[in-house]
Amino acid sequence: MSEPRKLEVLRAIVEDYVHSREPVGSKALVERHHLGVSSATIRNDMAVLEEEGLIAAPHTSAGRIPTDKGYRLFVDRISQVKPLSAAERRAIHSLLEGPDDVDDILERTVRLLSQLTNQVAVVQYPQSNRALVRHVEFVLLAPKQVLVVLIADTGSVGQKVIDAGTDVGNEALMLLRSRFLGSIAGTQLALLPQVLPSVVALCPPELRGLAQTLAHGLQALSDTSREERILMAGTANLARSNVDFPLSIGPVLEALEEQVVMLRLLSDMGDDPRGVTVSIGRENPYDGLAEASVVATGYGSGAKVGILGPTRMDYPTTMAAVRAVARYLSRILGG
Amino acid sequence: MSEPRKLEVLRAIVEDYVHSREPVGSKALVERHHLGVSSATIRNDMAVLEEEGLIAAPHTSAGRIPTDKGYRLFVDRISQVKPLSAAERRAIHSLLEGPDDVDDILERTVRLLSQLTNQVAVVQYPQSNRALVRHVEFVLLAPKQVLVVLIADTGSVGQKVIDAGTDVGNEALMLLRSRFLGSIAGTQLALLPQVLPSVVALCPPELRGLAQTLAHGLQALSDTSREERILMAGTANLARSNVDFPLSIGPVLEALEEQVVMLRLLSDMGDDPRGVTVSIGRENPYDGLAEASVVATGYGSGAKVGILGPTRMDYPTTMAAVRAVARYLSRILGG
DNA sequence: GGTTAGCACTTGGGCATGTTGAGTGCTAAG
DNA sequence: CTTAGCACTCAACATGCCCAAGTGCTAACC
Repeated sequence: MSEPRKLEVLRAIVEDYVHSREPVGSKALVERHHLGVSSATIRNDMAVLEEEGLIAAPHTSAGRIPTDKGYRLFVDRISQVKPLSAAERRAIHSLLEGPDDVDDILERTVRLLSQLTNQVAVVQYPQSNRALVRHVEFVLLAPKQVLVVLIADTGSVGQKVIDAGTDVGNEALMLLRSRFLGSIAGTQLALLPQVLPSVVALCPPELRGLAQTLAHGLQALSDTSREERILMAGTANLARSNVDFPLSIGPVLEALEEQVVMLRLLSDMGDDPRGVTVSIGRENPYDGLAEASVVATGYGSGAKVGILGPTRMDYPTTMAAVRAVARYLSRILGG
Repeated sequence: MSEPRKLEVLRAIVEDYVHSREPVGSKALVERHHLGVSSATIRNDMAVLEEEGLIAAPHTSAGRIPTDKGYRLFVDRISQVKPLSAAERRAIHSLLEGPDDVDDILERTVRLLSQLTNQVAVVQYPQSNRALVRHVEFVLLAPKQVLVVLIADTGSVGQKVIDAGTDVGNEALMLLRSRFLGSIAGTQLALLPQVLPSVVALCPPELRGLAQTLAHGLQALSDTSREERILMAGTANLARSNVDFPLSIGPVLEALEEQVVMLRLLSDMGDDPRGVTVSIGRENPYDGLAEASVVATGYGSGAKVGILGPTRMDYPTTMAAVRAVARYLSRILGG
């Protein structure tokens, strides 16, 4: 049998199945797609495809459905990203308007993406590895409590309440503030651990304890600002798309709630510079997502955007949406 | 028939149904609860209860299940909050430890509450109506972009990037900062709209435009800091508790994702000062929650904590958990 | 009057059985 | 390599049956 036709059959099966949610049989195939051959021929091809583990039959006399491996081949070799519709393009464009606030933009992005794809959309906060310290603020909340604020030039703000252990004077705090500020303004957040100790060392001895505590706070802030957070939207789509198909939604919700899981998932996916990356079904490192696929890509300088949905999803369209959104995001945030 | 026994029967029905998830019949009732009467008598009582709309039969020859109204009566007149187990008490206590960071505490609270109740837990950020301005910071991000940071004495930090429209000098910004700071430090956030205009008016004419823009930003921040946000956890519990009971999970997820909906829901619930408030099934103002109940209460100075779950839930235990968590939360945050 | 036993009646769920139709695999011919 | 034809399989659906659980009612009982 011809190799190209085999792929064509796989493509047809995937497309039909994604569309109808039902196992697709040889006869229906030849009717819907004008392949120039008869159903018997298709049957033979399908037998081969099944042999190769690309499709499977739920039971003896049912149609075939694609396996994870089948989707994989479909995504890698067959599907070409569909162009977006004008309306979709317009929706994305309208993202460009409005305030430049990072939180705002990400929130709208993730909403848009979930509506565009009808899946759960996920976006990782921009990594601030290269972010520079813009400002430091210490605020006395209570005699022993100091609010430490760290502002990066990216506009991201980190805050943390720390317990000084002993009473803190406001003047001392102001003094330390200008010391710290003078020494670390303009420094990369990532370099703080190396810089901070010397700042502490240069402080007057009587303030060194406090300085040490504050330095710890700052460092923790730079850590958590790099420990990326995740924003998501569209979890209700999970319920919708599985209304008559029991993808067990519980484990997926669990995974989504564990930011750590999602972060690992996204960063494990590598960053194919040419386009979006897809992780299908059991390819996912997390068991709860065995029936789910993740479509993601990088934006800006290293963070990820993507969606999560059932393995049975419209990959070409979804991939196009993710890619387009990521591009616009990069543009807006000046990645 | 005796009024007390009627209530007793309702209580028994609710408890059994919550436990077994199955309609409960007269015979099973007399066996499980040692009411001193026969099943025939119970049948008579049940007929009355049904007449009053407190219970209903899914079909002619099935047991009865409580209606929303039945749950309502159960909650209002019958159930007494169960004491928490030692383990639960311990879990809540351990909340007391750890950093005093508001975000941290709320996050752990909401996780704990969702685990305690096996429901979706929701917590509203503390209302900062009475919060005072602690600090103001303007940071120049780009020639025309200013990051406005507003820090309240509660430790909550608001930030916002604003577009100045025209190039901004750093010196001017610093000047304005000290002006603003001097005028509004210690002011209630809620009073900012009244105070800010006079600050702007007192600025040198050439800076007035910028001052106006900054004032707008600050006011927006105080608004959004009062426009309460919501934190939640345990959405996966929705899927779990309905594994064999089709509460349509989709609309509920939608509601949860719309912070506005949840905020209205919580604030509409009023604040019974004696304890927790319960909103059952169709009592909820939002249609998607017609099969769900919300158990919530206030903490600190006016914000709400609570859970959301299927109407068929263990109200006494849940109410106890919510109440206990709210109390500890009040204590920690010094409400 | 409230309570109870007894009984006829309803009905969903389980089960065994039959039927249908979509779909496959194989074989033999083109 | 393709195709027509055919026997075979099996989920899904339907039908009929029975059973158990549960109800409502009536008449007797305390």
